[in-house]
Amino acid sequence: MGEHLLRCDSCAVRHRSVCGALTRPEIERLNAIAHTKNLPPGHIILRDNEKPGYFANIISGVVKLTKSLGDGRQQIVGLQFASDFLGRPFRDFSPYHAESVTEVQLCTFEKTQFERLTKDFRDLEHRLFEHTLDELDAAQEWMLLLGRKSAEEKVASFLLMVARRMQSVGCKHSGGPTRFDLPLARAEIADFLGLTIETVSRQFTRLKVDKYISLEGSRTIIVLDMERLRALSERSDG
Amino acid sequence: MGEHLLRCDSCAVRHRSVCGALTRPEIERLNAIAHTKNLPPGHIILRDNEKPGYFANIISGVVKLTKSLGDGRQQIVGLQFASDFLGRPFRDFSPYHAESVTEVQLCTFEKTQFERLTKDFRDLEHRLFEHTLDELDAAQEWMLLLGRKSAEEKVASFLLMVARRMQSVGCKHSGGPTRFDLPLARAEIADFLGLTIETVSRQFTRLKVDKYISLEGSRTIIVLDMERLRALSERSDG
DNA sequence: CGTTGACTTGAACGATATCAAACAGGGTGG
DNA sequence: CCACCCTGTTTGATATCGTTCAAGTCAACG
Repeated sequence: MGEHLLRCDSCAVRHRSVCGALTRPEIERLNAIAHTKNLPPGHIILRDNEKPGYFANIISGVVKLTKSLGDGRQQIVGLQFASDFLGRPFRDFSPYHAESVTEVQLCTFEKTQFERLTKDFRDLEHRLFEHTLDELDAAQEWMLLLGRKSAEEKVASFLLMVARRMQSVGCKHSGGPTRFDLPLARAEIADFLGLTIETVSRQFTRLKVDKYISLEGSRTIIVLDMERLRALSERSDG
Repeated sequence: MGEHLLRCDSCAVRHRSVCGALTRPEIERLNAIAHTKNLPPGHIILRDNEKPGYFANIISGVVKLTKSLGDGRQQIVGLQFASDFLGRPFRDFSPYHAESVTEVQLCTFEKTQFERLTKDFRDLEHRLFEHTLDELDAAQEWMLLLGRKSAEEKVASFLLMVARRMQSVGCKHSGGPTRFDLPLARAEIADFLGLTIETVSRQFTRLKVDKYISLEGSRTIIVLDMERLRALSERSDG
């Protein structure tokens, strides 16, 4: 049984995603209900307070989760990268709005079919649980940032976080300068850090002037000294 | 089997806590490893980044979860009330500092014994999962507050949250004024809202002057119009 | 009573927001 | 190819909200 090759076998995030827990026969059943989907930037994946139609693994790209107040103020409450799981299992309504910020490739699972599988495969549910714990850790870390860090520390923390998550696999940033592209526009960074666009922009030029980073265009960041940036991200002096 | 009465049978939070999922034989095994513990206010339950010795259900009282920066700035990342579960399952190190803020009664379970039970009782793990999802919802809701709300909205939101969670069972606050005691001191409220003590204090007197609330001493709150306070908690105008 | 700790109030300051304008890059149509 | 616009970004001037620092109040307690 199951000698033939599955799409999953060549999946870039196979072992890092929630699928990593599954045995061969299990992955075959999951494979049977999976559909890949390609989305352009700005595509709405889930609407706040609506019933989601499907769950998904992110194969590539970046998705933002946002919440808003009645008057339009917005806050990004989560950023999801390749191998992250999208959607709240065991919840009927989405607690946030989810939207692609780059081109995104998803591996989707119809909601009720997927939920049946989580019942059958205990490891799958456990893996979802682990993922949720990671999300909770990230959220609480961000609460500390939002509540207690200065604008400069916020931006520094943001750059470190993105640097860490964008390289994910090829993480060889010991010592020398590290280059990467920001997936978010200034307005989105502001919504993530609880700041305004202008403040974010000013902090970038400040970091540039103080030789923490250098910029190519407005999206490409070169971190000149990761360790110095890390120090800045937690203390006003540094 | 299991005809005799267990401590769990008279437990005030029996059905609301993670134990609610368990069958009679299961609850007996859990009962066998449970120990109740009474703590005074200010008792440290878990230290950030240390191995926890036990998990616990909160039977009564309030526990705060905090994270801090190197220089002493602090942020409360979670408030736990009766029936909440304390401790991160499947994690070796505590991601936060946990401390009682009132007198607290806990029902504790030794870590490895409890983890064995979660393996045996699938519903128990599922229930823990559900609890974690609730915590995540709360955390993301709070991110919106920390990043985007004004001091006034923050304090109003805080009062609503406490009012909701303190009454828990007897929630009959339709219409008339609602009275309750704050479990937190001003300094702790400040750490929860990402503000300073002084700002919190000023907002309380503002709410008092504007007839949203009335105070008895500094800890007892009377919300004069719940609906008006709710409107205030989400919009600057109101 | 005097002391202590938690809370409130006041005045001045500063970080970030707000409002406004200039700038840069990329695409389009002439 | 250039003029134009569109959108995102940067920069500048000013305003505001919340912080900081400093007193002052109040209740509990020895």
